[in-house]
Amino acid sequence: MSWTDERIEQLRSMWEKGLTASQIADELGGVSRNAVIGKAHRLGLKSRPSPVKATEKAKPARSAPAPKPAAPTPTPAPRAAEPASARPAPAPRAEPRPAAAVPPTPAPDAAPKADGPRIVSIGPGGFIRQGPGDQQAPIPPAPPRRLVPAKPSPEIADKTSLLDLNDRICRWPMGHPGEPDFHFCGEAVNPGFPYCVEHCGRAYQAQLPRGTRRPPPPPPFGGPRVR
DNA sequence: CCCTGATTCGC
DNA sequence: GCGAATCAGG
Repeated sequence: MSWTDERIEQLRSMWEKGLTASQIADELGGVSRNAVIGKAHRLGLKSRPSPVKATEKAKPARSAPAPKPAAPTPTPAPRAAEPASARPAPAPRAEPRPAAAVPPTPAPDAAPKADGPRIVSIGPGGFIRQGPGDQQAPIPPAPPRRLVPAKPSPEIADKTSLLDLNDRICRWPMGHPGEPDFHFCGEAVNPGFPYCVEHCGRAYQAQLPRGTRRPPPPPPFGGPRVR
């Protein structure tokens, strides 16, 4: 299995979300934990909780590992040894740890939206499903911006099943096929696309200015999840 | 031993 | 560049 653009992006996303290398390898499929770590290392995104800290045991269905209390370091020393070549914007990231349910520690200026327990799961293609309101898409693709639904369609209330699909509703899969709660987004589609505006943003990442090749058509259903 | 990530080093 | 082997730690 090779590292395609998609897989690399998935790796990045999951890695930054705090998933363990094992989980990432498992989701991507076809790669070992070491491969993931090695690739992550090579990509330059390395070492969050570098040493293995806070081993919150979760063998059966691994959950997000316990967050590491980031040491407050208001005076970051200039990194001389860091190549920093691959990262255009290495802004000081005070990364909020993606704990499953964060005890109420509301930052004063935190975004008011998306306050509850964050849902983080891996979709069929290995993409990250996030709660509404925490869009972390690196590159907002800026699709045709007219007509934004903005209201959750009642469809999702009782799960949009495969049979409910039609040309007008978003086919973005939610959860894993086969799981009891697997369903589809069901939002009104972005006209001309199979997905709603939000999921178009995920499916069609803004692409390179030049005619850089775009080998495979985008997710959601990526490669086989070999497990 | 289980797990974790980091690093090395032959390919 | 890749990743198994190895190392180091919880």
